[in-house]
Amino acid sequence: MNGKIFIIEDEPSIIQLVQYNLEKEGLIVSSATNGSEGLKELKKFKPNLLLLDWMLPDFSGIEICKNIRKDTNFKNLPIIMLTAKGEEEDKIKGLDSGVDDYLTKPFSFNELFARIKAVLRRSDPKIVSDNLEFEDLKLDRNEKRVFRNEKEIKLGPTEFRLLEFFLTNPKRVYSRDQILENVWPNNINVESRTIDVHIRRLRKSINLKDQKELIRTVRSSGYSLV
Amino acid sequence: MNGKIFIIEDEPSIIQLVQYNLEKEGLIVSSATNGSEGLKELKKFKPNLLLLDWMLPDFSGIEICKNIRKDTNFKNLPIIMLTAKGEEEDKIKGLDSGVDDYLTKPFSFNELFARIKAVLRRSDPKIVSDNLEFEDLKLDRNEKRVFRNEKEIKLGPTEFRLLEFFLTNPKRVYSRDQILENVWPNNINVESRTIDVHIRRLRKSINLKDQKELIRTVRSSGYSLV
DNA sequence: TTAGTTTGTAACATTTCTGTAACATTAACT
DNA sequence: AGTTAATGTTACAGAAATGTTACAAACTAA
Repeated sequence: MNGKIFIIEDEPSIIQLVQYNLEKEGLIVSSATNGSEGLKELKKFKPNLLLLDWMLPDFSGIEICKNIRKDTNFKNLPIIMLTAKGEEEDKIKGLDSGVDDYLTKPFSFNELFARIKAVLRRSDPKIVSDNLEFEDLKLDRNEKRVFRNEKEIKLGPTEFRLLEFFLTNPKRVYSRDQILENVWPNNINVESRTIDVHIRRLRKSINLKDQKELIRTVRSSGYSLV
Repeated sequence: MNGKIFIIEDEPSIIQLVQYNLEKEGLIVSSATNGSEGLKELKKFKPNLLLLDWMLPDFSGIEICKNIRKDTNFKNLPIIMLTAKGEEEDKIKGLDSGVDDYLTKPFSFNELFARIKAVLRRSDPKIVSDNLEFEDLKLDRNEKRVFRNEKEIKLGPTEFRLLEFFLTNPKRVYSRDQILENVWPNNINVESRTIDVHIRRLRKSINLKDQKELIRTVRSSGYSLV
């Protein structure tokens, strides 16, 4: 996931938490602890999304919102509002203040991140890549497509899931049992050798001529990517 | 090993013991002595794994479990249940309460730690750093690879397990019997001299030209690293 | 329905690994 | 030095794991 997030929030501990986790997800993050500074920085930073505290020392969230929406460059900037519990929740909810979503504190990062993804998916789907990549392999979960070196590769459903599984942890070696558990629907029983055949099919498909072998066999252990 | 563990348990002595030892292993630990406080703290702390006592002053383990599984952010939080012996063991075992593993008191720390690692290995392999190192030797358990001086070395399955075993306690001398017990699958019978041959093979592989011999023969006792 | 995919398995081919025996060398002790 | 026990080394046959292919049954889309 890529993109830029700006945070206006007066509690440094929240900024820290959120920033740390968002950056771990690959996002670029900048922040301000009050409204006026925030507005200035924001326009320089040009984020793809804004996290905005409802109660700031100088302005209220609504005022900031209005200000932002006036600027044609930011008319469509997605905003997620952060509110403390009891802070006139219903009122905020009811208001059509031009906010895309809101979240009451305390919240977990995962909760927040899910909202961010949801909002971005609507406004700017390219940023939320549900895609897995590894070397010159690309797998698009939304469209169920796979590319090697920009060239599309056609896979059967099982080969797709198999590759998807390997891509969640490239390089890691998985035993046949682990592969079975994770790639096949639950409670289904297939021979363990069946996996070998699917590996073979997957190999055949993704190893276009003269390209590096991508699936490693680890004798007596299983398979892994590269 | 890194990661965060949360403990909900009403006996402070157990918390103390477990916390002390887990922190020695590099984990971050937090705890609570009752269910309601525990649930609150847990959601702030966001652990990678929960140790949960079966009998708490306010709620039962199952109730806590259910509560946790309802929260989408913690739906997949691995849980290890702690039960006193006789506490309806069978019932607990039989229950599909969404617990990943359970352990009856009294337990040794090593027992607990082994379970924790096993559970985490499934849910979040990156946390359980599985790499062994000694001098210029590196062994990556996840990827099943061995390096000497950054250069990859190819080993057969038995040589890999053999080296893995030596690396868990470098410098220590192991008798052939001990090696047999730990490196070969149970209930298998091989000549003790077979080990010598595998040692030879391992030596041949890891001693690239002009490098220091890494496996020491201790006449009439066994072998060790360096 | 039909034609075309996909899937699991069995059968056979190939590769790699393993245990053992046989012989060579080394270390320890007299 | 000579003797003995322990370990090093090598080669090889059988075992085990994996690769490959073909095919029938199950499934899909038109």
